[in-house]
Amino acid sequence: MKFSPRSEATRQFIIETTAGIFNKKGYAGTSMSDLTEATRLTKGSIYGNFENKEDVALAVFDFNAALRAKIIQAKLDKTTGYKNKLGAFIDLFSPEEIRQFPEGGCPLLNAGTEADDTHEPLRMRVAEELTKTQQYLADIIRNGMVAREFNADIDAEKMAVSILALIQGGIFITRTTRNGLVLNTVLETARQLIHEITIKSES
Amino acid sequence: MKFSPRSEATRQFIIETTAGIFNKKGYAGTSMSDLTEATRLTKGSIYGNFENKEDVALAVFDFNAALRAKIIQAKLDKTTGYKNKLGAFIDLFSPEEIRQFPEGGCPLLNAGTEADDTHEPLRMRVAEELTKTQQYLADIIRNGMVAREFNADIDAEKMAVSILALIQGGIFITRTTRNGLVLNTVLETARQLIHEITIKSES
DNA sequence: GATTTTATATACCGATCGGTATATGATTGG
DNA sequence: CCAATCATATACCGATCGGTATATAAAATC
Repeated sequence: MKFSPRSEATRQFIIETTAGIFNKKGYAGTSMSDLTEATRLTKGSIYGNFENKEDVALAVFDFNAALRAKIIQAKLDKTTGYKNKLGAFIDLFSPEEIRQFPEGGCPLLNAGTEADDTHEPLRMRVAEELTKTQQYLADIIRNGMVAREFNADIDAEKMAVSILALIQGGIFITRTTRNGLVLNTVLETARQLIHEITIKSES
Repeated sequence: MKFSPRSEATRQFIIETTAGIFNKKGYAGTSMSDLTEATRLTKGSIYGNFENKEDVALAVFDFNAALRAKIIQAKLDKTTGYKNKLGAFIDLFSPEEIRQFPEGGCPLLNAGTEADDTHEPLRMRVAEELTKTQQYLADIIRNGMVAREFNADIDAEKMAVSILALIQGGIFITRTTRNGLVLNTVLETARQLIHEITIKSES
């Protein structure tokens, strides 16, 4: 007996209005009554549009991850030059711009740390998003090497994963210490890392 | 009416045998029956030694955090030279050495990401541990500057928090992607960061 | 060895958990 | 306007949640 949601619109409504809850309280920490309360719907309605709690959580993660990806994509698409693209990526996590992202902090960090020992399907989705971001950054770096913006002898993968780790670690420390300066500092280090691999323009 | 544990030994036993559970499943994801099952004790016994579930969780975090701090302290104490100390710190998170740490990954990362929006007392304890580690690294760097191992014009705090962020981010990505290479790569970047601020020895 | 003290086990509490069967109301097609 | 369809609300399920009062056993004291 295959499940099919009653109303795609309601399903979407539930996802959007509970996205922040799951991201803040986590999968185990979020109850069905949290969802009925936030949506002002009843359990009957929610279970008419989702198989179970896990189904909601996975859909919500996909929503949060897609939102995050869209924000990144949108900004980098309108930025020209590969060094500029990396810089624009880093700036996205500055105090001013980070507000665009889903409330509760990076959904990858939140879902990943909870799921890594408790929920394999969710863990795999987070892993995919992390790998995609890493590849995305590595491609920019490789393109920058071809365009003679970056030194040809650097390891694009290493650079990409280091920038990603710096930022994720910075978000984590900033959020749990409530010290916004940390993120600024870490982003500066990331910029410096990029600066070191750029070829000085012969003007 | 103040609470006092029946048996300090049993209390310690409960903490030690449930330390891995809380670190893996989180506070919300761990139930009292998880604890009775793991310890083979009954609820009566556990509630005779702890006020409530929160009390157990906080004690367990303190235990995990102290264990982590002890491992770091022990290794760095027997390492001479400030550049060597930073190198030794980084090596602690290599695949071979990271096994010493509590199972389930870094307790600071796990507890911090869960608590930052859900549990203020726990969040504050994690924040303290993070800040202490940061200060600890910054002190090493400052001492290294005095000892002419590191350039005098660098920002010790910035360096310290960047190394910490790199490692925490690396642990996160490694654990959720299950890709051990990531951590190696990130540690290499951290070593490179340190190398860049060291004064070339005039031999 | 009896008694008191200390610590663990048993049995149970109301509340909430995730989930479901069914009733009710809204919408649409004839 | 009626009937069928679609979607939400109501009412309820057994299981488990965190927590407690009390009985039982073990250890220490006299």
